[in-house]
Amino acid sequence: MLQVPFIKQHTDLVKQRLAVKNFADMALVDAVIALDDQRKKIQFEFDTLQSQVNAASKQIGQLIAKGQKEEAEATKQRVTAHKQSISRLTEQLATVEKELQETLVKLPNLPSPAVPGGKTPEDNEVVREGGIKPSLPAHAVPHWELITRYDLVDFETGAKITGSGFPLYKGKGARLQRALVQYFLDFNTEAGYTEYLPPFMVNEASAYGTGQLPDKEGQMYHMPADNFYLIPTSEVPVTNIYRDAILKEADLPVRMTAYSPCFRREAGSFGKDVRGLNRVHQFEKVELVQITHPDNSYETLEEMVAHVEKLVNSLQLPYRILRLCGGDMSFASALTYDFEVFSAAQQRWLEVSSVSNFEAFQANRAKIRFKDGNGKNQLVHTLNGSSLALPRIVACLLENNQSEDGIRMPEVLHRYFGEAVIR
RNA sequence: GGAGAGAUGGCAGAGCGGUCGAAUGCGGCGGUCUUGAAAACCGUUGACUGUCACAGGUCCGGGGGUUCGAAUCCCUCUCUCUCCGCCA
Repeated sequence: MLQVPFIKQHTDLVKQRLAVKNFADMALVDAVIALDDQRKKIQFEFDTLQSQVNAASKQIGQLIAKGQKEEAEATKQRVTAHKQSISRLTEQLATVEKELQETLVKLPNLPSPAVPGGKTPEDNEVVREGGIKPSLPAHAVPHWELITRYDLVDFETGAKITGSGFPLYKGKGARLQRALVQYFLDFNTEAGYTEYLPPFMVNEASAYGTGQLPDKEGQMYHMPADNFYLIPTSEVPVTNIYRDAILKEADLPVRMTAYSPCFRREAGSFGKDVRGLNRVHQFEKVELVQITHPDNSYETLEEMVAHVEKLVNSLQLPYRILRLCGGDMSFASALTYDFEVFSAAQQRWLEVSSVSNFEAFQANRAKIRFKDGNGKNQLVHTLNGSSLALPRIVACLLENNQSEDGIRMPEVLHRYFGEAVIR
């Protein structure tokens, strides 16, 4: 959520930056300013009246204490007359505040100056590539065939138990999930991140805090009996650890990592995009979240990118890092780097991580602050990134490492997976 | 699931419907003392909104109500604790 004072002071800049995100509805920016002015006006009227009522009420108390009953009664009458105006103003205020809030949450975060212009994924900037694309054996096949050959995932039974897009991992397929999660968590904690295992369902306030609500309601699974949402990423519960909190400056940065299954409804896709493990409704992911001082969030972003890059490298997968263009960025992000690994058998890049700086956008909504040197409360900056999402990593590991005598596993996984080759 | 108790500032913990944004203790910050530190003593210490700055307004788990006036009374929801039941 953008900050109203900033919008008021830098209206042109805000519009100019929003244009980079291809945001069309600039009237909303002006609407925010108008609504806030209106809010202030009503608030002032309300405050003035209320202050009169407060003073009169205090007086009544004193009059009664002195036994001046009649004067007290007279004052009561006077105050009662104000009550109607006050309740009218209260109503107006609530309406305007609600409208302001609803308008404000429709404005996406401003992209940082580093964000390239553009509308589609083709306009994303390749920052760098790494790893070596393998030369596959002649009869190489995509992962969905390897999965069947080695009996790693049973999609049909998953569909029978729940529905399509809910994979049932089996045998070495299941073991590989556990090995990757374990490896990623170890890799992150060794780098100084604190491990969390959060609840997999969140309440409405948490979903709102990280911006899943109100606009992305349809993308989450909802449990109406308790009004809980299945988390689409552990970013949601983990960032909410500090919702409504005021940190000490010395506590920053806060570095957290968490494993969780992720649940996404993602309706409306089809074809090869959703074949096999390319897109599923439930998947495993290890996430990184950092809460930083506003002065160093961009250094932190680079550090997180470097960290994830090291992880991808250790898996010996060919990858590239993209700086997302304005049109492809998420609503809340100020700058995002995507990691894609190359799926050799499908001959396409698959997104496995997205590392973003949200600056104060998320912190403003979730009210995450710290007390600075002058004793003033300031919003923190929040960042997050996947490290990593499992299904597509698995797809690439299987496809890129296939050979006549099985699928070779990268060395870092041997001790977690228990063996070097899937046969 | 049943019965009872409770939710107050960073923490602990008072609080008769008016003088309570809230006693007190701890912690934090500043100072005196000290070569330095500790102890002791003195002072200071919630958030939001608003203003150039004052003033003013709101907040005692959330929401609603009674009243001229609510931390205090009523309703409701959530959470915590104790006991019982069930259970991995």
